[in-house]
Amino acid sequence: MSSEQVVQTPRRRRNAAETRQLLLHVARIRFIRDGYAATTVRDIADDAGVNVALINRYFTSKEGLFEACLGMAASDINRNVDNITLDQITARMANKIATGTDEGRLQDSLMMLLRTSGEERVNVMRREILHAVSEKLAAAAGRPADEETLLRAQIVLATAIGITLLRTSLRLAPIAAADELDLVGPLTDVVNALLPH
Amino acid sequence: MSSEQVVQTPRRRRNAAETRQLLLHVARIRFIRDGYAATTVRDIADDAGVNVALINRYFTSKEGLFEACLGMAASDINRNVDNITLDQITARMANKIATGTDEGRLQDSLMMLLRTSGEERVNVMRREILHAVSEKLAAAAGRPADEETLLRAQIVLATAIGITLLRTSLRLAPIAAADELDLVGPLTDVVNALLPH
DNA sequence: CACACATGTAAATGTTTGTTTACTTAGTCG
DNA sequence: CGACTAAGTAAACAAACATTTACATGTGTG
Repeated sequence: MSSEQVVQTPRRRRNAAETRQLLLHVARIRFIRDGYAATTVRDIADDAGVNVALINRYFTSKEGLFEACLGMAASDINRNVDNITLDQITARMANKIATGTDEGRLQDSLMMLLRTSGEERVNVMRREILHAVSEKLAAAAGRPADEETLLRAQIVLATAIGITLLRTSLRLAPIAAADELDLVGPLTDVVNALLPH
Repeated sequence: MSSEQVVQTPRRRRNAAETRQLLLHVARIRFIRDGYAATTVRDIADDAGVNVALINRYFTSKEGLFEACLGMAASDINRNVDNITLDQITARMANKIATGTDEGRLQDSLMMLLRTSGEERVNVMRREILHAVSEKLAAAAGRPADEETLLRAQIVLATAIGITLLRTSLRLAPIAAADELDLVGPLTDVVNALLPH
């Protein structure tokens, strides 16, 4: 507290935590866009502007970095479906699918969940995350959490994933260009049809 | 009885067309399951039990083999949505998603469409195929092919893709274990909600 | 200030990759 | 039969890969 510090990104030239976060950030983008196998550690290091060896220093391996990115996606998704109500599902889906607020975009986290490194541990993680999400969607329906309700909740989830995929990865027109207003109508129809009050 | 009968593979010892088809078959499985980058040409050659060089002989390159697989998927999908009627969509979706008749499984062709080699030409192909499919679904709705109808048809397509993804790639319970009968109800609700008569 | 350690880098490691080359073998036909 | 060609193989190729090693340097602390 003796000397004044810049509060926002003091841009210290050497900062482990900051570099770690930077690697996470750029790796996430690559993994989402290109997948695990098609992304090289040199791609990531170059994007971050740091040396390749730092990936192994901070994340042990490429695989470790990938799992860290998956963890980020998991918390992001959980934050968005936690304590959600049935009425909020449609609006939040349309909003989060359509609008990207730069950081922590829910659609990106959904796409991250579709990526795999091939490691079975990663596949188990992905299944657990998605299962938790579908249970929360089923709970929002306010009905007994039987298999039928869970199945219908997972079809809602499948729709969200499918739309996000057609939009971000395939860029299929016209759904890729649809905005929040265009989506909220059809999505309301789907959710009401699958999880009626 | 010392007569040994090797009825197993009546495959002629040397047959270019047959070997080409075999490579296509095993490559398709690998590309769908592991993706383009994670699949090596040696994996494919070993699965087929032939030499690696034959891939380049028959398909010019790994990329060429991938595009051939994509072409297979395209015809398979087109065959299944051609001249489809609104009433058939739900039944066919439930049937094709749930039951796998070994060869030419529509769900596998859908998953193939989600794979990319990174080549832009491939991405253009994928977009064209999916756009044709959504136009045929919109036509089945029997309504003027306006943007709104096309958008809703693409959401139907997105649902099919999402369900297939959760089932085959992620193996998420319980949707992964749902049979035709379990799916036809919810799917009817979705299609009726999106493309009403 | 000077030392020590955390932070970062350059270069080399041994595999694995897709592709090409040179060669062998099976099938066909005069 | 005997050779000619199509079909298939083994080995070699350079490039790209993830990871490790040895070294350099910035930064906080005594």
